[in-house]
Amino acid sequence: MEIKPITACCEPLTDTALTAEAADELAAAFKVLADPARLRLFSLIASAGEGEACACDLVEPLGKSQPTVSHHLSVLTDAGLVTREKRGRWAWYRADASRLAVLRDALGSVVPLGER
Amino acid sequence: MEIKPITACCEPLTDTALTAEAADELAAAFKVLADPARLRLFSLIASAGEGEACACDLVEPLGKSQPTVSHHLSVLTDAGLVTREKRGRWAWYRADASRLAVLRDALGSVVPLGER
DNA sequence: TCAATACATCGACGAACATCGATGCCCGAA
DNA sequence: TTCGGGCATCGATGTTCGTCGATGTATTGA
Repeated sequence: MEIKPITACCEPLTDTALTAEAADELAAAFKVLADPARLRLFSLIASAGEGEACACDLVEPLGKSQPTVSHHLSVLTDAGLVTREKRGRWAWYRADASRLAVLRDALGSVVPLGER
Repeated sequence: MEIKPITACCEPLTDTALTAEAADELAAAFKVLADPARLRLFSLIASAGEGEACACDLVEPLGKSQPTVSHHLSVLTDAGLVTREKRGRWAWYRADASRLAVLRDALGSVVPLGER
């Protein structure tokens, strides 16, 4: 699938027109989040106690097969949204909220209350 | 394509685990942004002078065919990210930044500087 | 009434992707 | 060393979706 790590690539959407290259990069980042299974996986990992979650505890709550869960975890890892650490037989995942901040910034600065 | 308007659907990703339904809705919202052509269109409209842009001025800078541009504008409109107003022969589009704010909120609250 | 322009819709094609069974690899226990 | 469990990878399949030529629908000007 060839996935690049999410990195700051552009000004906020509402400020200036995106270049073709910046749009490609930003779209690829949003594509990682554009799947219900990946969103649930990320939220499960991010909200887990101890700050980390075992892959073995993610298959059942997702209701998908083990290969499918593993695939989505790889996508999240390649994007840098989570990090993988193998300990013994198990794989432990941690969320990296700073990657989300990059996307937050791309969505624009704070919107005045009057416009919301 | 059946696209629903973007609406607030869930707590920030990093706070609690998403339900299957909330994940479906949020993923659908991100899917709208997960395309380079739509990102460029939105940024072109949002950063246009007068706060609005004519569809006739969006085809050439995008480098895509007129049907393709029209298709993407429809997706953005269905999602509520832009609004369409037909005046004479022309269609004028305005960006609605408040829909972006919904997604910003879903990406979590402010991240402490130490974690960025 | 006719021609031209702006834009949406239709139909079709190809590429990207989510999904899962089967399989391979690695580690720990016996 | 062997066995079993956890997890990644492979290969195949069905679906979704971006793209564009052709066509339809308004609206304007002559």
